[in-house]
Amino acid sequence: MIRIVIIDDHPLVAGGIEMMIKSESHLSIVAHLQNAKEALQFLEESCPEIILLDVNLPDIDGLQLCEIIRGNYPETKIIVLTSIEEASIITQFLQKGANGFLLKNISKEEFIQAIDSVLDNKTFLSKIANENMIRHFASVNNALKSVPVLTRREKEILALLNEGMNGPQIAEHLFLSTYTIETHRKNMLQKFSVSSTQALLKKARDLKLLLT
Amino acid sequence: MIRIVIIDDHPLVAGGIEMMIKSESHLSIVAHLQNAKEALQFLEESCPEIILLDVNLPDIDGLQLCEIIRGNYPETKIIVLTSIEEASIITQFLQKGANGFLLKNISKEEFIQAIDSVLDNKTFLSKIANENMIRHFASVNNALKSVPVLTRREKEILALLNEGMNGPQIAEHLFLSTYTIETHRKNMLQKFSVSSTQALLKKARDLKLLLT
DNA sequence: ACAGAACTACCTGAATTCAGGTAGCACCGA
DNA sequence: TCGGTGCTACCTGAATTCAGGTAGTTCTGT
Repeated sequence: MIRIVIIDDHPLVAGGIEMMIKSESHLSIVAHLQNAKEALQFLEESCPEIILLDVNLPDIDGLQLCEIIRGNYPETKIIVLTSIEEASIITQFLQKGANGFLLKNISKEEFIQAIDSVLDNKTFLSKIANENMIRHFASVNNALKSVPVLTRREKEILALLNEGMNGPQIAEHLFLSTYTIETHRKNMLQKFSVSSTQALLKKARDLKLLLT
Repeated sequence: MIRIVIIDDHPLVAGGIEMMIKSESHLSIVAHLQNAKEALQFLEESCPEIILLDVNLPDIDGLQLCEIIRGNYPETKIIVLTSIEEASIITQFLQKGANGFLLKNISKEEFIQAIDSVLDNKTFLSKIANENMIRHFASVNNALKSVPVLTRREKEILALLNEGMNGPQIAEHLFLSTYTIETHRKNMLQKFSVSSTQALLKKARDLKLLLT
């Protein structure tokens, strides 16, 4: 019996998965957790074979949770559930130890196949046959080649810029010199190889370094 | 018998809804359409009592489809399905004639209740009891009071700004004077009551006037 | 304990954006 | 046909951002 845990805050999705596997007697959903906290608590008690993990959780983001789970439970297979809009973060999840990547608009057959594959120690990726996905990859993958590593302060300032604040406002907000903000901003412009804050923010969004 | 049509490109969601209503003998899902084109074709043939409409469709956006359906089928009840992240566009959908608004993380009870309500000519909104939703509303609703009306040119320039282009680049791209771009930008800054392009873009995103 | 990274702050000149105008031309509906 | 709206273009001065530096202090990991 393959035990499956769903980590997703949308009961509809969980319902859909139940539908898909109800005719598969060797598969069983043992738990449905709505957020990362519940999920980690549950995993301390019981260790399933497969975890279906949503990218967007209400508390911490799926990427972090993926990393934590991979660290604590190296044997468990993690299949990431996502919408096509977020397909570009595949590589980041794979780096964090995800075993599979399923779009939420999959068929039952593909779903069962995904589970078989990861249990067989293969990495499963949703069919990227459809042109949307390919286009998405083509446009984002180049930019993805090297995701710049940002420091804590840089991330903080990036987020504030994204909130619509300008240099002086951020300086006041963080009790720092405007010069300092400028320095951080400049460093980020370099790291991202762009030449304007707007382009910086766009690229950061494309790379999923920003939520909004 | 209440006929329900689902317009959503995620079979998982459809599966979840099927789960929810399988014990309700008076409800029946007569079709599951994956995009707007299919949906409109189907509706020409058969007219259901209730349409469950996803906000994000692969072809045209849910808001437009909502308007079209409302125009062609004034009697059909439209319930919009959404994630919490997009909850801020409720008012826009209501303006386009939606009858209900359901978050995808609803319970079965709430779901049934929503259907009963809209059939009873009431507008149903998902419980906004949870604090996330309230916070979301508090922050966005003020800004939402008046969604600025943008002209075609303004939208075009807004989109290019969002792509990370700056004034001179846009001017070159559109074969216009930089002065002209500045004028349009300025007008938008006024319409949105902001004082920087970054704030403008943030606000536009908050108001769902931009996709990215 | 020491090196390297991160954080802070400063400077200058050039480019862009912001704020506040004015103004001509085309189009469309009343 | 006349008024309103949208699109275009221009001007000026102030503010902010960009590019390319230097440099001292604090954290952090080995």
